[in-house]
Amino acid sequence: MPELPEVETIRRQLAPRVAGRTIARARVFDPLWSAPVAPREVERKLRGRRIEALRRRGKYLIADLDEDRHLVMHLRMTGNLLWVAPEDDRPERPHLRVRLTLDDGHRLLFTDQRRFGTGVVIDGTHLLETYLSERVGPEPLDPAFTPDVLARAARGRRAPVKAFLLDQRRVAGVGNIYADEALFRAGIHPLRPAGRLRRAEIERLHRGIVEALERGIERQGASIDDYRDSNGDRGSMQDEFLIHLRAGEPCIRCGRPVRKTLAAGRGTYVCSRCQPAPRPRRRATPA
DNA sequence: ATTTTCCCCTGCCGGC
DNA sequence: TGCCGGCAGGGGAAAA
Repeated sequence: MPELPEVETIRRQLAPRVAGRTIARARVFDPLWSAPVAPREVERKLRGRRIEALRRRGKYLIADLDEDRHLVMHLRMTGNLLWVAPEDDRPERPHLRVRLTLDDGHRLLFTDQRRFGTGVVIDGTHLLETYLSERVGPEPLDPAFTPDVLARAARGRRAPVKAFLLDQRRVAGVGNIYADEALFRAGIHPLRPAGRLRRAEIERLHRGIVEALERGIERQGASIDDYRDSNGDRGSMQDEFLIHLRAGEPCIRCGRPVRKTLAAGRGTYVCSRCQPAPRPRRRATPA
């Protein structure tokens, strides 16, 4: 699933290619992608606009257009954003949802098997910032993301730390894969209440988040199933998972078998020795 | 206000 | 072999 490292990989590949290009044609084939806005309206708003920059915020990809217009895209589960050369005359990709044809003949193809991916056109910097600030919190790879920031975000939270990490308003860009990896790196059990982590644990978690994400970017993302970069190539992070998807295998740190459990409603991989389970604290203890 | 549950959607997988 | 229920999961809405 595209999380921060996957989206960042795509952004880095595409940013220099699209900067300064104009959208010559726009086609939205799937109304679900732009819902509730009609595809024709989105096409009209994109056609003729010049792409000034391609940015990322959490898992969102943002194309800044001229006239203070912004195209905000989310790949969700199975979305891909492919870069196709003008001379590439292979048949259209399966599950094609959107096609942007640039003035140099290149095409940007948004494909999405599961159809969860979205795109929204937002006019004006202020509305864009509102849209984003309602959805995403601090950028974990920004220098401003310090252990103190993480500690403040976690303060008072009773939710399991895994649910906390998956909440995009707490920390931006962390999904199921990198949450597992970060928690294992930090030696913290996913069901520990976020607000009850000690300072030392917050610092380990901070480091775990940053290092897991950075490694993911270095490896061009994780391609378990559908994820491909903008060239259609797989990442290699899936070959370096420390804990994710390793159920039954020995923990790389202690040798105990990795267990798969459920946390925050998501499949979660954990080493019961390296990530000690929280002591269940009761509110009312029946005799 | 925060946390939990349900739902969107499609392909895959195990069971019968 | 083939059908089918169950599952996966990001995020948003609704419910608790």
